[in-house]
Amino acid sequence: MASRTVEDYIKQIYQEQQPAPGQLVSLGRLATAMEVVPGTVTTMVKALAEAGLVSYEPRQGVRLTPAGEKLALHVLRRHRLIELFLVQVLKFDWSEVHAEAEELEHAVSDRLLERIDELLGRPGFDPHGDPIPSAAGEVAQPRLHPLNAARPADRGVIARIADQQAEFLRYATARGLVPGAEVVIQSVDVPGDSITLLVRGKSRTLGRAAAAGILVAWQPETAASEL
Amino acid sequence: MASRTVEDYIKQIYQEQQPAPGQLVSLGRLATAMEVVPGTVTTMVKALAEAGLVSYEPRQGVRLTPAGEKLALHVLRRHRLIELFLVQVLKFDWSEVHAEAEELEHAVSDRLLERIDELLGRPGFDPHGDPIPSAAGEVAQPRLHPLNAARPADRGVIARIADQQAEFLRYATARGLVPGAEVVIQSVDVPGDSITLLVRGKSRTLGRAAAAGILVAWQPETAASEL
DNA sequence: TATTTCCTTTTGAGTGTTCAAAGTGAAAGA
DNA sequence: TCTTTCACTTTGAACACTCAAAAGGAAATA
Repeated sequence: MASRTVEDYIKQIYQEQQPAPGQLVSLGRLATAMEVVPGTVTTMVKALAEAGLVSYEPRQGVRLTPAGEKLALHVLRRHRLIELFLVQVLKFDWSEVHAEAEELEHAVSDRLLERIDELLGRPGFDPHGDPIPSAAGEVAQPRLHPLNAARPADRGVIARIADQQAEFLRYATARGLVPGAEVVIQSVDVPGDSITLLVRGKSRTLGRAAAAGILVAWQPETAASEL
Repeated sequence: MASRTVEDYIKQIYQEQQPAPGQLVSLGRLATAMEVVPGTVTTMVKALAEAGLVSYEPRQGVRLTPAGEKLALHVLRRHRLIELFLVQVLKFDWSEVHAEAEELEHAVSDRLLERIDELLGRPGFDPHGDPIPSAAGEVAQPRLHPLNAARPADRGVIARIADQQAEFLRYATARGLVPGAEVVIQSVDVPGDSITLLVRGKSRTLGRAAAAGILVAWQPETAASEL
């Protein structure tokens, strides 16, 4: 049985690896993310490698093995189902549930999780728009793109808020920047480092850094701008 | 912040102390209940005393301090509200919820607990009939008595099942021995070590050990048999 | 009183997780 | 090429919790 700490490391590695699956994650990054000193990560990563959950290349970084990825998806499934449960059943605000789920994800049994999944109607996405892995470990992975990479006239639907700090979530909510909202890019001001878009009939301007925290599924006609 | 282990010890001491509050609990008892070796308890109890949660008299036993009792009631409040939540909202069977709550009681925040309490309508008792301490630490303590101390013709209502092992709970449920059920003692067979009673119109015989696991609130006319 | 028994405590050690601080390697700059 | 720098690793130690086994104390028995 993986300890709570092991689950947290594995989940974090998964998330650091997300932009480019299979990529090596540096131990320094991991130390920052886990809020521990670098030496602690070196020690821990060796133990994870010993347990077959990651492959570790000294001075290069870590990467999840298939077993590690399976565990990561299990933890994420628990985390995201709990978040959705808290929002839908207990009427929490979606900006508050992250920290709560962080604790509960290590305490719910498979049986309880199954009840929750059933009660919620086997949902595919959590309140932030993140996909909920299936019990078998499959994830729906829609092609999403950060808002800061948009071009004028692009049009799409907000799918996820990647930056899940409570303050940012409140900021986004207050402006209608929530999963499901339609957006149309009005202008991109490169020197001004900002982007202006239309949401719910209102024009909003936000900086590139903030825009990077919002992921959008563009409508087909703009899909060519990908690559 | 009390660790999970500390919370478990404190809760256990509270429960061992229950029959006679203020009483000393021997370390051996505690070791058995916590399923650890006696030496571990000695070490742990010293640390609890250091933290001001118990008073410890070497070779005599432990007793909760007011601070310890406050913590115990907090933990019990979490445990019992969670049990009721699992039964009422997630449709668990009451015989299944104990182990589940054992984990969750260490993971729910005060805010989440408050939501649950509100959603359930600020209940006073959990599915086993145990009183749920208030947030301020007050417990409704009805005068209850084990069924094995009953006399023929005693009549009352089952208030609690003290033995919460899943197997016993299923046994009790199957025979209608659930909180709220009216019982009338038909006979007490001392040499035969058994007791016969009427529940839901059916006559049932059970051994003294099993009867000790069922707590009853007797009707006034029999209250004199107390002391 | 002397002995036995039972419970409790002590001692030494191990596991998992963490830190501080010293040491090492590899890439970047001089 | 030599040096500096930065990231990473190692080492030694601590903390919380646990066990096994030896030692000690108090009460019951002889």
